[in-house]
Amino acid sequence: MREAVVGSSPERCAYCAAQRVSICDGLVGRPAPCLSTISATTTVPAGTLFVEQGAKIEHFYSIIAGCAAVLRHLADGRRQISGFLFQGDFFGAPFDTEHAWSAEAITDVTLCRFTRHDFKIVLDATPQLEARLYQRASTDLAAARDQLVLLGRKSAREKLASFLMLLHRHAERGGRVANPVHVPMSRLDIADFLGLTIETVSRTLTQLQRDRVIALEGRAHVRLLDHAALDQLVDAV
Amino acid sequence: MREAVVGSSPERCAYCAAQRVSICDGLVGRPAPCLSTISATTTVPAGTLFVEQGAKIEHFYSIIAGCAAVLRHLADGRRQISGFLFQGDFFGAPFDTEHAWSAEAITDVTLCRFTRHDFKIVLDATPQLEARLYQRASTDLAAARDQLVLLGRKSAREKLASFLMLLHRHAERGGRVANPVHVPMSRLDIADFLGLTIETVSRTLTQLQRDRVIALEGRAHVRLLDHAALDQLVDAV
DNA sequence: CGGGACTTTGAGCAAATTCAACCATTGTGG
DNA sequence: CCACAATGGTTGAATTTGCTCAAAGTCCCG
Repeated sequence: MREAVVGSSPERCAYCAAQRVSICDGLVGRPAPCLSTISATTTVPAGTLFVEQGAKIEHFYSIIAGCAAVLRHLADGRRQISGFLFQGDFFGAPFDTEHAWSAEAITDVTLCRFTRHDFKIVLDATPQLEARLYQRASTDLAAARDQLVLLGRKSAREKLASFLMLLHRHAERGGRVANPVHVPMSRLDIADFLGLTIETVSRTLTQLQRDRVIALEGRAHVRLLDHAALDQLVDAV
Repeated sequence: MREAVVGSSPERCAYCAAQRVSICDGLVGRPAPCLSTISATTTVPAGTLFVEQGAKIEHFYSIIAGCAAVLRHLADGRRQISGFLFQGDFFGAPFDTEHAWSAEAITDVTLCRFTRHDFKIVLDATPQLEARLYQRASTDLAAARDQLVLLGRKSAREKLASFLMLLHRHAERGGRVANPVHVPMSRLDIADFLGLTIETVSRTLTQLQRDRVIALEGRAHVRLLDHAALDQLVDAV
């Protein structure tokens, strides 16, 4: 695992691109102990498994830029991705001693890294931080449960539509270009997120294109054409 | 929806069978505002849908006795159960305004009910309560994500084994009889939890019995015979 | 421009679903 | 107390969806 720790300096936070959407929003520049004094910025190249399931928890992470997958490997090679991490997302379970999930960089990822020890100290001294983490856990829980419906009850076509709309809404909320929706992850990652195989992902996307619901524009971009059809496939309630 | 509100009185908490395993553990009998002064005990008969998805959140619940399912209905009748509630479990999303999930009593269920308004007041005055809720959200999140692996990547046989072991471990932790494991929910509920149909659930249980892995003892009890085989089917990491 | 990884497409197959019938248990009314 | 309806569970046959295996195509990136 190659990592480039850029360094740890409080001033850095002031210029952090992810600050406004991270757990640290509004908590930078407070009297010590403070998140900004214990963080280190790190960049990992695409493909890096920067946290391995089962490993003792040494660090918690906040994503500054890029995209990562939260995933689990079964003994026989099957994989399940529970979600993707984007700018501002937090990775790590403050109450656990071991990582239950791996994290793998899909694109190059810039991370803000806190040691378990230091983070706990700041956490104990900063009630707002705990509240922030609770809120995030609630959001993550809602997302995970929505995904249960998708995995348990939706067809391949519905799964793909839901996935594309998820990325679409995420881009919209982040103020990025949302219509030719950017899909940074591979077909394998999509398959392991949706509980399908790469072949089914590929076939289903082709079908949706043939039906004029979407248009594939290269590997990593999908134009959403028929929003009504997509909405109907997403359904979900 | 028939409900019998037994009444609200602080003394009641002292004798609550679920206190030690609930969010209120150690928080009873404090100066007001206190959970014990705002709660009302309610009993709903088996089959009752006591919270409906999409409804404005009026109450939060803590389970005192019985078993309930947390579920979502899709427009065309498909159902997904995200989990089951037992003694001590909390139901409700403090940050939301609408229930994203329904709750249905599987057995008769005794509930401790808090109004949204009162609960918030106690929550603001009781930092330990928020910490407790955060911890629960974390546990629930871990459980939901484990369930993602089950739904996304496991076979029917593995799903049933995992489900039985889940009930088994739960009974063990609760100090109840864990080997002929008690299964209070119907085949339909099991199916909607595991992302299968009732027929597949039934067939798979029969198969496991034929293979001497389990023995069905009436509808609601399953004896676990071959723990090694079960553990291997659960696998999960 | 060529190599390698990723993606798409095709054919056959398997797991789980659907549809249908049957069985078991329970509760009710004659 | 028994007949019988109702509910829930099991079993079977046919079908479907998505998977496996195999081959061909495409897109990067050096």
